Amino acid sequence: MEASAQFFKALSEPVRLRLLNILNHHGEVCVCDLVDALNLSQSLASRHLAYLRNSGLVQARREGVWMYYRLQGDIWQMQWLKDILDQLAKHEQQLITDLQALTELACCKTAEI
Amino acid sequence: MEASAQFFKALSEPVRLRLLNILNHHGEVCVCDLVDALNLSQSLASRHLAYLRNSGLVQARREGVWMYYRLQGDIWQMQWLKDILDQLAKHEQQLITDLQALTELACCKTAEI
DNA sequence: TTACTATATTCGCATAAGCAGATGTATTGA
DNA sequence: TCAATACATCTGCTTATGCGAATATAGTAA
Repeated sequence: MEASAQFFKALSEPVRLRLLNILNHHGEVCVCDLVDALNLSQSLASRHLAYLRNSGLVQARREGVWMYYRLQGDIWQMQWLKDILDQLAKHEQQLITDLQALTELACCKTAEI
Repeated sequence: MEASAQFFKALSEPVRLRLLNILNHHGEVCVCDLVDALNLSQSLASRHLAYLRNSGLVQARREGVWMYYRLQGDIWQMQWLKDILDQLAKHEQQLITDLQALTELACCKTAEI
């Protein structure tokens, strides 16, 4: 019960929804791209990513200097999560804008994997 | 964006998930039944119901002394909510127990509508 | 009016969570 | 070994949220 509640708590913050939305559409994304695309401070992004990690919704992988984040595929709520994010992306202009911003980055590492 | 986050925040608390689960299965339920079925203090139930009201997930109707709560059907996330609650009710023993407890009440008003 | 029941709200307090800014750590390359 | 880059974490502070207990309100009935 607590774990289910924690799952929704992880979704209860606009910045985290935006981060998850990006990861849902782009598989694996490095922190610097998330920071640039969403125009977040590095600290803010890192803290929310840590929260999502601790909540079990994302996993991180280091490659050299960069940390790549992706959705954690092993959780049983994953199908909801994807459905929810897909639906949200239709309703929330911010999420659409974020996705465009990511693809327009001159940066960075995400495209080079 | 804030509204979407608020929707999930409303789902991020075990007691609220339990209340919503009951309402999902029993249409309209009075507060006294919710208190009895979930074994909550009156104050705790009332406060969480107020939270759900303010978040737009439930609506209340007064009938004499009793207040009947039901899911608020007008929100666009309603189908998720029902799907989520249905799925949760398969995974969370607590939710199953709660539903049984409600049907076993000698009380109250819910059955008399 | 008074008393009773059902429900809502307030109070006082503890903990969680949010943020910006500063600092720490790991990796790479010179 | 030193500097630069990419992240992570800590600090200090503010606000939100959770709880039990107490109190307030609304409806009903005598």
